[in-house]
Amino acid sequence: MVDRLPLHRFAEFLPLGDADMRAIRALGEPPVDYPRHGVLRREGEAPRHIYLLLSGWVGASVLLPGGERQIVKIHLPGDLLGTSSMCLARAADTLNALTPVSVSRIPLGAFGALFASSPRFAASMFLSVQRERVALMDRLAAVGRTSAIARVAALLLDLDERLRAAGLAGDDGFEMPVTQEQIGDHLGLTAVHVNRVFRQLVDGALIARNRQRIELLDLARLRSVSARQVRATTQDPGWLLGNGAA
Amino acid sequence: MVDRLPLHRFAEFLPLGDADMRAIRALGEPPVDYPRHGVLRREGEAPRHIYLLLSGWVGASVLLPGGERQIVKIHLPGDLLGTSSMCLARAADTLNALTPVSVSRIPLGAFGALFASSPRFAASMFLSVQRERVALMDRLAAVGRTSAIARVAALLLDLDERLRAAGLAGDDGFEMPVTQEQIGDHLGLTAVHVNRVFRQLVDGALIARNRQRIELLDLARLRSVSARQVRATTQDPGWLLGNGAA
DNA sequence: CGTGCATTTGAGAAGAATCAATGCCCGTGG
DNA sequence: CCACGGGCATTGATTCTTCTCAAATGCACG
Repeated sequence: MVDRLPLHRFAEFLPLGDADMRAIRALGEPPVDYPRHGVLRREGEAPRHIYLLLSGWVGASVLLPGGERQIVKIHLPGDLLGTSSMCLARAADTLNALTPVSVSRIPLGAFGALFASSPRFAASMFLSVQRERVALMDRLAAVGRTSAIARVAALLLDLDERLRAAGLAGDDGFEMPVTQEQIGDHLGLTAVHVNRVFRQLVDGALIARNRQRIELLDLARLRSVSARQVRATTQDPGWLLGNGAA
Repeated sequence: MVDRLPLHRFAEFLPLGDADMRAIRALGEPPVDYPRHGVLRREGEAPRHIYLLLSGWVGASVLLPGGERQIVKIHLPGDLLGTSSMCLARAADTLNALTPVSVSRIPLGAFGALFASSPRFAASMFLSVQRERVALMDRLAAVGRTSAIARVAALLLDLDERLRAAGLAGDDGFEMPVTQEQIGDHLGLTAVHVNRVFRQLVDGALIARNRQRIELLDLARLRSVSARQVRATTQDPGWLLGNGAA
């Protein structure tokens, strides 16, 4: 296994011991690379693995019968991909490389073995999935109830925050290696309209744009147009280990 | 504790042994009733419990800064409520009684104790949450990428299916104790437009409506306008217990 | 038999989609 | 070195779905 795996997401809720961390390192297969537009897994396939994203961006998308696409999550390095389909006979989402990516496959059996043997790992994963669910709830609220400009602003803030957490964003903005069509598929808009909204944001001096590089110029105003909630994660999840005030 | 608790959701993925089922029965506090419009828990509060819905319907909603509301889930009897906020310092969603309801509160500590001591229960809950996440993905796709009529059709089909699974729907339709405004908040539409869409569905003989009673007249056509995916859950989640082909 | 919530209907406005061109960047091959 | 082509981005003109505002109706409940 490679060293320097981005494992920050595994311990975001609970610190894990050395044994658990070693087990996590041993979970994944050797890294595999995919080019941009490569497909890690197609929806409809029987899910046999999940994936740890080592580098690059991956979009998880659902296809509708009419051919429309909804990108349900933009994954950044460190994310675990494909976990939602663990409960299904056939995967719900397609995993698309938005950039060249490197991933480590994790067989479901390996994941399950660790889940069954380490309550701490199980609790950690359980909370992570709940966190993903909250993110999805917030996105549903944004798509269902906010304007195009609010959705774009929320996306930019979300990416900025997540890239920072993963140590991938500088102070001078970040690369956003995603086409406007993909942004549209993520936000429930057309590519044309995404373009117009970006123009609005630039004209209003909320952001600056240079090719795919985005700089957030006015965080306060962006936050206010985005209607985005800030969610603080629990500080004391000990109760999930049986320690809590039961 | 009351007998005849609706516990079907606990074992939807994995059969649980007698000991686990007994422990689950012991999880909840004595039932509490709320009137229609009652609030089980408000967003922003520190989450200290989850809730098992014994009877009635509950809406879980997120409030946006502008006052708009998104109902992220319509809960039916047997559902576990408020679990997504387990990972947060302050609850993300408000739990609103859509009808008079009866719920049993479950302290997080009790849940955590069982989660930590029974890998089978933990695995079961983990898969249930993933299933909720998939449902949310599908709804995001519907709200982001389908027309108003498709969303309403999808909602009706979803409710019909879930009520059937809980043994609460007859062949002559079902009661839908929800205002058109609430339906709008669930689907990202206005109440006015929900009304117009219902008219369309009735005029097209897709459904019949009598006060709040809904009858699905033409399932095939409803399915085709709804653009809704059918999701089969995994038949063999044994790998999550460490049994799988690791 | 009011009173209040919910539904229904109409008219007009608005936000976003659609359709259609054009332009730009960049890699490729002559 | 430059012409060519493909994928994206950009912009304009127009259409359409859905929202907004407003008013009337209907139904349940005290």
